[in-house]
Amino acid sequence: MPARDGAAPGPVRRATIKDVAEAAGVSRSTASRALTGRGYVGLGVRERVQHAAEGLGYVPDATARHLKQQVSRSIGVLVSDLRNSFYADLAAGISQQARRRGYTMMLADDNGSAADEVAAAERFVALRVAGVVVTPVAPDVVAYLSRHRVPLVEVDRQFGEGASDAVLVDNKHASRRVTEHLIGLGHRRIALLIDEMEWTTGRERHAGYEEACRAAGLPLEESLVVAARWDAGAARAAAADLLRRPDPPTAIFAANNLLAEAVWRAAADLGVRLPDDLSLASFDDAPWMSMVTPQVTAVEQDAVALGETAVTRLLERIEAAQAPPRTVMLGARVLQRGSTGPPPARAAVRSGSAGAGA
Amino acid sequence: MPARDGAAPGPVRRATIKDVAEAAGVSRSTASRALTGRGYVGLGVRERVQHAAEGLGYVPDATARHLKQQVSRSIGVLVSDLRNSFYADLAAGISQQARRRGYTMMLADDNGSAADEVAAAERFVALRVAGVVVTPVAPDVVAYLSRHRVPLVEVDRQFGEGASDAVLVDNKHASRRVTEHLIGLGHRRIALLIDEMEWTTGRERHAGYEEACRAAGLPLEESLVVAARWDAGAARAAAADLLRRPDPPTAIFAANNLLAEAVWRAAADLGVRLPDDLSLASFDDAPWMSMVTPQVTAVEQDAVALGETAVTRLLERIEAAQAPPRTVMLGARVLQRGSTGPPPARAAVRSGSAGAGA
DNA sequence: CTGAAAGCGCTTACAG
DNA sequence: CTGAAAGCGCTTACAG
Repeated sequence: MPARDGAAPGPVRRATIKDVAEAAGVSRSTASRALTGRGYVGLGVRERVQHAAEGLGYVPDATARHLKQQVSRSIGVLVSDLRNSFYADLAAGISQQARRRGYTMMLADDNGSAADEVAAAERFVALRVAGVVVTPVAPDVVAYLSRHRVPLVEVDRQFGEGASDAVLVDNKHASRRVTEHLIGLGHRRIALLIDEMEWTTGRERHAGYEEACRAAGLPLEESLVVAARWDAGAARAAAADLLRRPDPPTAIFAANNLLAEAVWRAAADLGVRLPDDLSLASFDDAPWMSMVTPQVTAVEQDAVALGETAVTRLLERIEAAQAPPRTVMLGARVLQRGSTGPPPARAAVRSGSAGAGA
Repeated sequence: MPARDGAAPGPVRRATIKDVAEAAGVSRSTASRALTGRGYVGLGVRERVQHAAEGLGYVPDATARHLKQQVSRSIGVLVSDLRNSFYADLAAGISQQARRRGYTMMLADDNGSAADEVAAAERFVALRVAGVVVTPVAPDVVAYLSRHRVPLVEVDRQFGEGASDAVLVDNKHASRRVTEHLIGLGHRRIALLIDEMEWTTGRERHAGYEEACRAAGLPLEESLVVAARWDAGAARAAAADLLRRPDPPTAIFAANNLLAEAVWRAAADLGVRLPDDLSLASFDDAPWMSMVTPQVTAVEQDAVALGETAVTRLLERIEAAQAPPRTVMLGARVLQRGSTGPPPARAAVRSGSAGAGA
């Protein structure tokens, strides 16, 4: 119930506990005790104070309280790109869980820049957040926050291995299962289009892919693994290059939703039909993948759960600062959909297909 | 440059300005002046203090500073659903612009609940944010924040008409243009699938639709305007009902991206082909709309720009608390794509098409 | 059961 | 040019 509807315009100055105390005819100490519920206070008094507070539209200053108590009820969150549905879902999960636990979320979007990331972390330290959840783009942010003794949880990928908490997806296993699915369909030339292979995500996804290939006795052809970094245009060009080769792969495993989009568009540009000419599988499901025809086979990560778990872990860490770091690994389901099917009968034949594309 | 890499583990207690002052051999006042740059300080002294601060990994406590200065450098942001790309893009724009202007963003997701929204606003007031940007779901939050004299900008829709600032899209005009586009293609039975018509968004989009119909001399058939609220399942059912009528519309204008998705899926369920059997246009473009075949004709809102503009407006408001409220109206482009085409030759004929659907 | 006093970390007139 | 003092709004032992 948001205070009373003041008929007259409220005071220009915001009401403080001093105002409440005076209105109720008690000391600030007593007013504080009445309002917070800690410490004794006479029966009538409590009500009198609460009434006065309501009448004044008093909202305690959380910053002043935190300054005195030296504990904060906000957490800092640092993601790479809110416009990507993965990070947006992650932020949604974090926000929900934080609210449930009584915390406020400060959110910064670092555009994938390591410098912006550290700058945002500094701001979080200045604001004395209780802890930080981050999808790091470089080790710097982890080092910085650790040095400042800020409770920290890395999500999705990890740079502080063994030194900080993390909530990750079982990348290697999910990646292996997707590759096995493709092999099971009969593919023997499977390309992996990936952003990079230094981060834990890239490393593990690549490892899962290789494991599956090796287990099936497929040769590991270097040219089938393409690292396209983070530029959408470059990724699309890389996908097109792959498809225009004299010996194109019959399947492409795209290591994230952006790369899958790049392959999808490149295939459309070149008139390559899914799944007849090419099978496509994606790590990370995105809304469009179940809207298109055929739908795209994908690893469903449940980014919302990832975010919720990260907050839970962070609050545990805040409670027990000395406990050894822990990495929580979440499973992921492979959603088999229409974009993956058996390879073309005579794969080698499909060569110079439709238009040359842009 | 994030402090030095301390070889020994840092102190358990965070360094304060007192520590810095002692290390530099000056008073706290002088240390403060040296660090903030306000007020005189001797030449050698400034360097000595800065050096000491760096050595201690000193990060000023922003909450303490704000308590003293009574001004805050954070803004509160309240959106309805981060998982919807519209709100995610909006938040991305707000976050970027806030960072550029030196502000931190506190973000809350209210799940479309008016109660959650007010609760989050209370938290923002407690944290003494400099201002709030909100996509309101009910008038309550606007009333609450106004009563507490918190600078406020409403985005996308507006409840505090004439009383608070707003950044809106020109809903009526864009809606009219989309409808005209459909009429131009030859459609005469155009349905409007909308969430509700009490908010400014719904009201204006509906008005634009009616204006275009009226101008073209089309009868305003009540049964062609369907308000489906916010449940995805219900929206899909409503869309299916529309399509299964004995006298189905030849075009549907969906008033947001979720409703467009509902129509898209319902059409697929029923084997209704776009644009041959049905034309579909959407208010608000979403990533999937340019991935599917045919692509979906949509009003492109540029949610990122909406967010950036809202922050700019909010900071202006903070500067000039007394200035009269202003509403900024942003244009929107109609992206004509493949989902809209001429109506079927003999519309009435297409009746009991494929499967009955769920 | 209540109030005076101290103090969280900072900044800012004001003496000197 | 510098430092002692006051104060932002709150909470919390501690006397009484």
